[in-house]
Amino acid sequence: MGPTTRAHFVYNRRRRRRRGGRHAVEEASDEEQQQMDSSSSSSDEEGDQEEDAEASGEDVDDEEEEEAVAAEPAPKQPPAAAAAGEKRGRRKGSITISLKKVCKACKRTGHQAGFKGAVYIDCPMKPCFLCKMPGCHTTLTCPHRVTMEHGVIPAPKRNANTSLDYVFQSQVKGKIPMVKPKFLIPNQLEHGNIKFHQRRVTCLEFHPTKNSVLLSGDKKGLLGIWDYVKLHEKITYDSVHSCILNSMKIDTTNDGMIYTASSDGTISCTDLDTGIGSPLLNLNPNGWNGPSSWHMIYGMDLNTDKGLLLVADNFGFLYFLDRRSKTRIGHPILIHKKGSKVTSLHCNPARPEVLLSSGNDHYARIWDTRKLEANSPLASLAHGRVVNSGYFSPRSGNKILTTCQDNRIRVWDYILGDLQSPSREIVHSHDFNRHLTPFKAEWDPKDYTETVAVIGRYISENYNGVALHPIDFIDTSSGKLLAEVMDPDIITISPVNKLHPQDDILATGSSRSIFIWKPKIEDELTEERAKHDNSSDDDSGGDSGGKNKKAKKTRFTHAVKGKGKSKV
DNA sequence: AATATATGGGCCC
DNA sequence: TGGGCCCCCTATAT
Repeated sequence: MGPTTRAHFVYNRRRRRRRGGRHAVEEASDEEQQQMDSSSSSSDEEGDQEEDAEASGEDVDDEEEEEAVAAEPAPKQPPAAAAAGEKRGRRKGSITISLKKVCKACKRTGHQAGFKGAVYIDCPMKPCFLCKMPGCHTTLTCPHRVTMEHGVIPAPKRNANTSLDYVFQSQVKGKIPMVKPKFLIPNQLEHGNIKFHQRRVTCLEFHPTKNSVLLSGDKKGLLGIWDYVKLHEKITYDSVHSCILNSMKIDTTNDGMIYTASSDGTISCTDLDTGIGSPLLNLNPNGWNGPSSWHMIYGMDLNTDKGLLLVADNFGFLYFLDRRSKTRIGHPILIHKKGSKVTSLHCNPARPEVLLSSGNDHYARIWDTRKLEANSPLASLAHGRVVNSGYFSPRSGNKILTTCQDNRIRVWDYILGDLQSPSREIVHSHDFNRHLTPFKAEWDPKDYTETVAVIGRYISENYNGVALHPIDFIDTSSGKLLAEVMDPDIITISPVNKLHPQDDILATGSSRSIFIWKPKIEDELTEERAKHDNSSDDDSGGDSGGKNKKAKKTRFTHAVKGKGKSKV
């Protein structure tokens, strides 16, 4: 066993381009070689040269030696792969070859990206997967991870403190305890693996008046209604939408009706008891005419003052709907770059006429909906990449929290202050991945200090030999991680999370499953509460690494216990 | 147990 | 401004 390993794989087009024709030719049959030769282009050869130039002498020797040995047995071509290759036209040259293992991220030899046990080893040729900064570190050694032994720390506050900031901070910070006590964080799985969705969960909402009812939507457009106290009460409606259910809102004047927005281009108003719905808006009245004209609706919010439903599409336009007359009001207004998706809308809870929109054009924008025109935002908040979501703080509406695909959560502390740059950028792993519902950091609606936010984490952590993707509770005033919530029963990434408006309950959507979390069981809780009461200012200081470690271990022990109970 | 594949956004030409 | 291609810690059906 040397450093070289034999890897069998179907030879695909990308690899051909990357690695050039040389390796393939050695093992290809005559017929295949002809195909290969005719399809290889000058760029292929360039790729080959580049690789040769970069490989160390030793590597090249190894590789050639290995291939010479590997070439002896006749290469077998799986018939299925060959057939698939034929179908794909340009990919017809599907053959199986053997060569040295290659990094799946950069296709170079000498290292390998991927899981080693429960720890993921990054490709050293790529920028850090966490902070995205170029430089000679990977996720494992990223300063945004190592310092506090998790993936979250505050970026330096960029704007200088203005006097306004100072006054504001002293007013807020002086009077109220800053963070949610740990014993109130829902970190124990109450119900797991509720799988009535057939595709990944895309949105969750607690019913505002029926306390234990959770509403859920999925990628196929299925609407789920589940009472997690009366466990058996699960209802699904599959006729409301035909594809991704992106957003839900319960009517404040009639809590039996739900508004839903979908990538099928419609807004539906559905009776929760019967599942009977009526379309409030259909942006694709002429059906499918190709992707360039297909409307999808992602952002939606309700202006409760005016009875207005605000809706935005994937072409950058905002629409107003009158809730009662079910008609459109005025003309659509361009609020983000033409042709780009508006990802979320949020009306300010204190001033409902103030709207926050987030978009694929790398901006979040604040608007006054009373005098709305294109190019007239009150403010444009620049981001590094696509903005997944933007929310005003739940009570005062004075803060803004955005989630951006550049792996940063941004916080603006005061919307009437300087909005040029965020008050804080918090590095946090929540990468975009086409197969996942986009991550959205959301405020805890019960936290009257407007500090705590929840968001799922993309990168995994090694918990006792198991790679798990936690759900993070973040102190947005410092970037500090308040809690990381995980359970060995949840092995998939949890991008969708919703905190209950009144109770200390967290709902999680992870792949097709829904989970309900509660704080620790009663006896532990009282113990912790007593501890908390005795040591008052525990939260102001920074946790040491050792402390964090200990906490992590404790949590995992609980999780293991949970597993034992629920499984087998 | 390997593997095909769905599919959004960035980026490059 | 549009098409083609690439992609990185996925999840699941086969």
